[in-house]
Amino acid sequence: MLRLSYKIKGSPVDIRVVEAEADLRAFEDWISRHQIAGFDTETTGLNWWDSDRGFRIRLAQFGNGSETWVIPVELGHAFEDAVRTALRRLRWLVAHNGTFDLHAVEACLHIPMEELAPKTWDTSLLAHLVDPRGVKEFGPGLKLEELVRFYLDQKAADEVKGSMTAIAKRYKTTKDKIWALVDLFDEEYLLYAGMDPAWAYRLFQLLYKIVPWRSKERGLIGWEHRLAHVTAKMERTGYLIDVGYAEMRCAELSAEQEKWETVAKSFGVENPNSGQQLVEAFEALGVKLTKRTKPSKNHPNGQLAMDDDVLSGLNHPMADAVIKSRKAGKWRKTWFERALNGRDSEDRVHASINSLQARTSRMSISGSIPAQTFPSGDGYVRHTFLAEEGHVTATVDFANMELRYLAAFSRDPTMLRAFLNGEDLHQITADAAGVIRKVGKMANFLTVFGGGWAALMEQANVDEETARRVLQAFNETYPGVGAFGKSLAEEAKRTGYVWTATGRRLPVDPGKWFRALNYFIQGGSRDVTARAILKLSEAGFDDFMRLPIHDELIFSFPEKEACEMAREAVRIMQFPVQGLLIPADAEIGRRSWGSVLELEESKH
DNA sequence: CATAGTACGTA
DNA sequence: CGTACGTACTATGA
Repeated sequence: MLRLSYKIKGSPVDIRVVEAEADLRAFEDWISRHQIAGFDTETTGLNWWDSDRGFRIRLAQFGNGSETWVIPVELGHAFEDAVRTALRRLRWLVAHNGTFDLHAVEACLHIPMEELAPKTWDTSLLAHLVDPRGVKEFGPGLKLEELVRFYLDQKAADEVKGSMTAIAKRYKTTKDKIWALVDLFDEEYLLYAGMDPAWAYRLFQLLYKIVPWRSKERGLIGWEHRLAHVTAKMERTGYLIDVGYAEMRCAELSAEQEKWETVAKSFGVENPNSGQQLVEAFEALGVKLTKRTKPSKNHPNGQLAMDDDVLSGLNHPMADAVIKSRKAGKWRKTWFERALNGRDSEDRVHASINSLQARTSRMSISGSIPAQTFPSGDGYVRHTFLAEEGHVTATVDFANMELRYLAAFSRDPTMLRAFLNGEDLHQITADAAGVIRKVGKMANFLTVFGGGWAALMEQANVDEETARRVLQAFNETYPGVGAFGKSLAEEAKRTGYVWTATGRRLPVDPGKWFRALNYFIQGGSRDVTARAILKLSEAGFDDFMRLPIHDELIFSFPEKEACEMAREAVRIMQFPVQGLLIPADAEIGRRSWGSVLELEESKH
């Protein structure tokens, strides 16, 4: 048995590394004497869905704040068995982003997630309930290393951050390749691995105590853990892709990109993605560029903007070619190649669903299916994603969720009445200001976002006077909204926080009090969707849910029962807040997700 | 290799 | 007083 040691702010952590089968007895003994342990795995990569193509667990680590164990799973059955036994025997597990480890354990050690998830505490969820801000927002952050730095030991965090990079350098490889290559008993690697359960355990002890009392009382800790488990099941199921379709689009976009790059080159632009080159090229042509980007630290006056808006305004063949080539390249890589490259041996792709991510608590989806950013106008991208054989795609989305949520909590009589009577809210706003519906709609959303006349002017392309008039009309039409926003802003100013209706505490940046209303709405609306996901799971919809997209859920339903199941999903999802129903609507397409967007009656 | 900055897709 | 994300890319400094 190899022993290493480390100190967290002076208090020692003993790391025991099992080297041979004979060492396992002592590990088993330690496990039998403990009810709860920090847990982590080191794997060959992040692609847990590829256990049939080389993905494996290399180390599994257990421990508490002062003593940890590193088990070299890679050495064979005896070690795997010991880890399995430990996982089953412990009453509680504590892990940071435990979803990943549970996927890995399920794929490689064959313990179903369903067995371990109910007894796993995830420190990333607790950290978010304490403070959802990332480091860039001057918060503690949510990554393990960031939390260690903020709550436990700054020096240790720097070492943790640097260690895998340093090891990679020593092996003359890159950070993403080192995980599979590093020697199993490399001491630096073992130290890095051995400390993980200790960090998680200590963070758990610390964070649990400081989750706001109100959040605890409302049951948010358990709620978030159950939700994370359901979204983990969606990740596991994955999404079947139409490989032929995606490959066809890739080829088409490649050709498109090449064609327009040639045109750009004929005007002397080597790289259409280089703003510098474009500015030079246009200035050489005598084009006057005026639009500048936002001032920033290194560019106090901003830089010359080269976005599609500027380029299309130039009405020049080179600008046109740049727009088209940039777009073709980005779309191919972001939507189609990502899906193709991320697919498993059964042509399924597995998104990374972070069930509690944004500072308002909204979920995020990243990885092979960045679904929350799929172009929504038509099925161009979404045709890549297929319901199961014999199934069809159904989507159920909440109608006007955020505005209804605002109406319900602000109690503004006009806005409430509009929703209760099924009147057209955007038209009401438009009529009050004497503008077209589109501008009325913009004003409504702008309010949800906390915007003012300047933003409306920019977005709606109207003059200042009109923009001011529209917002004034909004305020006069819905006085309750203004009063509600003001009271939230004042509370934020006084306390630094806005509390959502579900008992979540969201920090508001000093001086940005106007954001409080948006945080209340966005955070509260997210919880309406979260509630729907949990209720659907309880009703047996786990295998049919594919992805959550803020106010919409995507399903794969057996074709024959699709209508009935969609109706049931709608019934489960729609939910009254403060007495006002947030209705949900279902759309049923054919096999591809894209087909839903091409239904004749589709709202999309 | 990491960070800042630009741009663009969504709710 | 325009919210919240993820991804691709360039430029720059180490």
